[in-house]
Amino acid sequence: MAKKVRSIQRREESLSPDQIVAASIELLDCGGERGLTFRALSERLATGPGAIYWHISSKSDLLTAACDAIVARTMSAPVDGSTPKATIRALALAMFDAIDEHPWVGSALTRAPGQLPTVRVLERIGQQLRALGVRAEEEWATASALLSYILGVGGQNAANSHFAREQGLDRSNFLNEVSTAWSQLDPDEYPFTRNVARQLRVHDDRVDFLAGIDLMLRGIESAGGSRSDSAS
Amino acid sequence: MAKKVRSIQRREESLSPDQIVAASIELLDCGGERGLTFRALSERLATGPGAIYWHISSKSDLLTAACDAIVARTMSAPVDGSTPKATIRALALAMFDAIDEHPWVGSALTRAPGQLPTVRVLERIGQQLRALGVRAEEEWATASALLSYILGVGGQNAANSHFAREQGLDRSNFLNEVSTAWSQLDPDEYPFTRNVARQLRVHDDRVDFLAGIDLMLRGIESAGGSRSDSAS
DNA sequence: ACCTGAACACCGTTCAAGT
DNA sequence: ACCTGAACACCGTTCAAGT
Repeated sequence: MAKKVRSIQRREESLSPDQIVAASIELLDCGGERGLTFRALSERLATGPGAIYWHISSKSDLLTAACDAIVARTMSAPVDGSTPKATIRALALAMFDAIDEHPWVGSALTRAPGQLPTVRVLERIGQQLRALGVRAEEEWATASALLSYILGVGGQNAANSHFAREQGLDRSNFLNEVSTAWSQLDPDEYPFTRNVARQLRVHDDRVDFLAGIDLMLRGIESAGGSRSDSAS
Repeated sequence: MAKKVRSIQRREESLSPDQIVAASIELLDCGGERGLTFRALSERLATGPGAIYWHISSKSDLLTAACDAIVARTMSAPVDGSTPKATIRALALAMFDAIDEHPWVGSALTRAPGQLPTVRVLERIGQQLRALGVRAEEEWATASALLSYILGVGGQNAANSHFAREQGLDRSNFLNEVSTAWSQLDPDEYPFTRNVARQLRVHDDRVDFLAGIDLMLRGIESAGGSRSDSAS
């Protein structure tokens, strides 16, 4: 109160990292990775490009921060936790959906290995692996395999959206084009891919993603390390 | 023969796509993704930047072509094929090693979804899944899961190298830094990651990669679709 | 048919100068 | 402490003009 007068119009609304990240997410959501530009960003924040550098140190840091905002939100949301397996499935699906909604997160995740965003995912999955009874020596390899799969699918999803956007198609049109290209491959060299092209056309990304997770969960179970399949 | 005289010094060494791809690979190998530049490339090929556009249509096409050259070489090399499982392991390891040697391939693969390079991998893996007796309806989802895992690990590897290069460390030094960062995380929020930080320091990427492949192979087996585990 | 190289329309980043 | 905005050192891509 006593200080009200002393702070002479000191603009209370000085730029904050949170504002910058929020504006970046908007730009990324509507323009993809190419949409995030220091000039577009500074225009949206009504400043100059240099101002942003007072708060963040590089574009790649900014991208990681934006990615982390999404991942943090996603990994802290409540999730079906009736069993460790169900929890892992739900966590994986939550990441899948987040990347589906913000495709740029898929590539940003891959580009910040070992950083906060991936650690959030690793941690939550790892805790469930413990609850599943995975042996201590295998914890890292197992968690890391699940994480790599999630990042791999996420990266593919991001790339699909990016490709589709660049050619002005929507995603399912793009997958249709891939499917027809595959069905025209040489039958002697690419029998499997040709055959599977049909399945690609009618498939559901989300279902296939989950099938992969289930595959890995079955593999974990049959490794013989599981002692309890329900935690709490 | 009769035409020898008519072609008056027509420079036989006109630029070929193969030359361009070969030069691109050299640049990528020694400078990473940032090392591939139309100016650097045209200097190395002793022409102007515009000349390259006569043969290729964009930088992203060029990157995919370079990536495909590596993948084609890798997937056509002979491989231990005593059983379908052994073949899948060997194929996966071959990709792992190729990406280890050319880290930029890891990110290039992800950025060209459904294109030739990934199709080569998909095809060879898919053929082995048939030999394993995977049911037709599950062929696509299974092959796609394995592919995503391989791409995921590859992308992480590429990112690790990229990160390490940017900070002037070698890769194992970089992993050490990640490990110490992890061991300093908050014990209440990140118990799993903290604990696993030790394992990260002494781990072997290749071994962990293979553990993930084996996990998925076990999952495929226990799915009940396998009828024969040796093909020829 | 193939190449040249200047020019265009951008980038991320820096930094003196301001308040 | 925080912001401004011009300037720097690059990019990928195009295109008239050459051979």
